[in-house]
Amino acid sequence: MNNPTANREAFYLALMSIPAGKVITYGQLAALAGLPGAARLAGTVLCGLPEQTDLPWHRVINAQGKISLPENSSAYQEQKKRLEAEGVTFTNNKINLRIYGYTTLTPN
DNA sequence: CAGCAGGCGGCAC
DNA sequence: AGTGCCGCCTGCT
Repeated sequence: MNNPTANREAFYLALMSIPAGKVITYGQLAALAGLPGAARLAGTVLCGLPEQTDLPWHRVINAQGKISLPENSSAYQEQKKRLEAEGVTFTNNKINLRIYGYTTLTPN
């Protein structure tokens, strides 16, 4: 299925399935959305999200456990702020995926 | 620790 | 309708 709208919806759904206090990488999110390997797609989709969205886009980080956005960006600070509000701690501006990483595993 | 190449979709020409 | 370029990435060198 190469429907862009459907793909976006898939990302939204995958995003909604992430519990508060947990984070997920772009690659995992893409895999959840049914597009394994399309990590960049996740970034593109999140970039197109409206500011008033209810989706927890801030729970999406890169595989390095860091926010992929530039620190001087308002979105970066917003994301970090929200994550901290959910109980996610930053170690050297990095999130410990070993702890807060959302174990997607097999949705079965 | 930093840099380069690879793979997947979306959007522009 | 087809081709090409770019991106909030990832993994390896």
